[in-house]
Amino acid sequence: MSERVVPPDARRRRRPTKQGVVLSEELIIETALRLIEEHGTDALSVRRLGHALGADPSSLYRYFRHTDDLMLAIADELIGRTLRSWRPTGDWRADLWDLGLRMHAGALAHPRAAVLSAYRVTGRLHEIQAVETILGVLRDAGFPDGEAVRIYHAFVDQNLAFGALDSANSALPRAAREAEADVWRDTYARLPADTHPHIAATARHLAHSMRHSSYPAALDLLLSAAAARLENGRGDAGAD
Amino acid sequence: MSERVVPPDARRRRRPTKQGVVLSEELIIETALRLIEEHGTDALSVRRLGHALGADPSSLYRYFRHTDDLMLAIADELIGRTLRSWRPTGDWRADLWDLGLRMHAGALAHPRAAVLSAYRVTGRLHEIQAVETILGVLRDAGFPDGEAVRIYHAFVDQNLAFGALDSANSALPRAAREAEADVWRDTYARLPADTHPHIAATARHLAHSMRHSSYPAALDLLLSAAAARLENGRGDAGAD
DNA sequence: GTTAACAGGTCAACGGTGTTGTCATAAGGT
DNA sequence: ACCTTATGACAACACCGTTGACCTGTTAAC
Repeated sequence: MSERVVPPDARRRRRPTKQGVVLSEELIIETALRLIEEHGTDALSVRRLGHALGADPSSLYRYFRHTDDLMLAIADELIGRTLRSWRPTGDWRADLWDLGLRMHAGALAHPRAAVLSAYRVTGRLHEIQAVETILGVLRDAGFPDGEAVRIYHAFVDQNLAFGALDSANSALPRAAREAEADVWRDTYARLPADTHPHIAATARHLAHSMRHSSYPAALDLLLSAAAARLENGRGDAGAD
Repeated sequence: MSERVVPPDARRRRRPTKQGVVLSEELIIETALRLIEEHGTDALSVRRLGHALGADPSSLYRYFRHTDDLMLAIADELIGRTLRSWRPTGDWRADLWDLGLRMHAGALAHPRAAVLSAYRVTGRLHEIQAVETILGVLRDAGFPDGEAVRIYHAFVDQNLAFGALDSANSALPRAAREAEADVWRDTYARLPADTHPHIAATARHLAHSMRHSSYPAALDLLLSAAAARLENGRGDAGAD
């Protein structure tokens, strides 16, 4: 057997499938993203993807070694899209707020890719662009190098971590997710005040707040703390 | 068919399996945790768990409706273990700092389980205890209800999210993790200053910072922003 | 043009997964 | 000692990712 996966630029023969589709890395990624968007996370399997493409599932292994590789390719594409949709204004805090929310939304739109890629450093094109861009925003804002890196690190990891968390949650089967909402309304909201005073006192707030992601709140806290440090000129406290 | 799952206290007949094991919810959870820790996340399947228990896989459905239910039970057990090791002092910021680090460490100590359970609401005993405790710390500190809930939510989710993120990373095969460190030293540190000025300027900081978790930094930022709001009396700004 | 090589699509199979309907049996209340 | 029924066992279903072998249309070279 010759090498199964051939790098994109080495591909010469564009042979159509039985159903007349000419495969390509791009087409596969596009179709995968469409599948996820239209029919949910669970709709993405090699077999379904093959079917949606009009090709035998095993054909995909001519383009990607494993499903993992496909996921990383999708993730990189997502980073690129998010970055392209973002227009910095020069106000560092507003720009990072906007970028954070955009990246988070992008992750939520493609949960499986988000979960898989959150804890990996790919070193691919779009990822490098993102690092350079975010570091630029922070350094231009006046953060000294060590502090800029520290805040960059916290910002990115917080974003990835929440992206994966909320994605994993949203990827739950519909029934399971509704059951979770019920837990807050039924179990927690009914705890008696004498045994659980704090929950009882805030039950209404809890039932409401827990329905949404806390990422915006967490991001706001992070940026506001960073702003405070910048104002206090405490930025260069450490050499990290 | 009678109801498949019977609540624990309604169980009367302790019938041993063919291999002589007497099943119970506790034994199943214990065995599942052991399986995850010893052989990795992928080792946990209904079939493997059944085998490890010395029982037919389908027997487990007498104790848990789905694998989901099993995951929730595992998650709750982990929460309980962490909470029991924590002693509050009355200083809300120090207490939450300590609790955050403990929970994060607990997640890292059981990486595979942490990844599985991070995004679930269990509604079980230990989780309820944790909610009540953390809300109590915040309300006693003087945060009004809406703000207490908002900060509770951000605190907990950030903790779970980073726990899962760092766990997933630490659970990578050794070779893969070293390869990631190399990306920062080789790929990023070698980008030319004219195309990637910000990365080039901070390469040394990056290579150092990216080797560690940014959770302590993120937690510190969160708590410091919360403290600022408490001081400014801005706590009741929103009704949530 | 003809031809020969081989990239790339297809097929069938392997071993895994969660889950369920049905059956058998031993435990425990009476 | 009996009868009910809880609960474990079995077999089957429909999926999953992945791979080795096969076949054929495309393409480059002549």
